[in-house]
Amino acid sequence: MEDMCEVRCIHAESVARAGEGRTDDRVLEEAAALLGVIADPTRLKIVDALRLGELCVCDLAAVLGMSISAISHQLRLLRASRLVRGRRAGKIVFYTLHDDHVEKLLGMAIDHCREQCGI
Amino acid sequence: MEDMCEVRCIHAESVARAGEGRTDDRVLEEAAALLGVIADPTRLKIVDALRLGELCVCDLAAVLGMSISAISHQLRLLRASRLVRGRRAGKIVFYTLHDDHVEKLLGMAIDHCREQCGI
DNA sequence: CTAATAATTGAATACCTGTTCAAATGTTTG
DNA sequence: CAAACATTTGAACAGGTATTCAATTATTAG
Repeated sequence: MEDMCEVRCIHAESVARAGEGRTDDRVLEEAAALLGVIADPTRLKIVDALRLGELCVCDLAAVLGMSISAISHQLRLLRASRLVRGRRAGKIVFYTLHDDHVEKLLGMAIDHCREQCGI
Repeated sequence: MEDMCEVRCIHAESVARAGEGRTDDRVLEEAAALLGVIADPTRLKIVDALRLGELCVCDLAAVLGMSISAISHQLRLLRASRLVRGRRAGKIVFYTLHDDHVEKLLGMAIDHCREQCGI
């Protein structure tokens, strides 16, 4: 924090413009937190698996080849951010994507990868 | 990895469907890495600041109120993921958003926050 | 060339996060 | 009620990450 930009190279009007037009910090921090939730291989695989329909925790563990506990922990985060929702049917909890935002985010990330990273 | 789902509660056809339709793991891992790059308050603020036009490192430090070093470190990650690009003009390097993917991702994240998190 | 400036880089530290393991909730069935 | 099952939860450990500080590179001006 010591080597903050003193009044040297600053382009005053650009900085002023960026300063005025900038999104509220709280919104950006919330958005970053949301993106952080899907920015994880396991959680993204969960989202990807749920694209085709609902699955229970046990199913997801089978599809991803991971422990039920690990999946459940991640589902909790996805649920808290309203990216997935669970409906209980007896002992079993079925998960689905909460809305189409999630799928779109996934799609855009994949698009960018294909175009820029060449995968 | 011990408590993996044995053949108990599994819904065979759903699992099979999810198994076939799933996106390649490498793509998802790459996408997660990309999302991870913008899933950070500082980097998201940088992206947000650059929406309105190019800024040099020093300008960004001023807008965000952070050290030049910290900004430069984050710009390196953004550059590596092709989310921003820099053009050198003498001693100064001006940064811009690489394409409109970034802005769209930011917009979608904010939308989701406004709708679901009520900000 | 030397001095000055803008930016980058490397190492160190402190903080956050994902998985595992063990224990605890619900929920149904006998 | 007791037993079995699907899921959730808490604590702990390992691995990753953002910022700082110091040093270095790149570029211009004198």
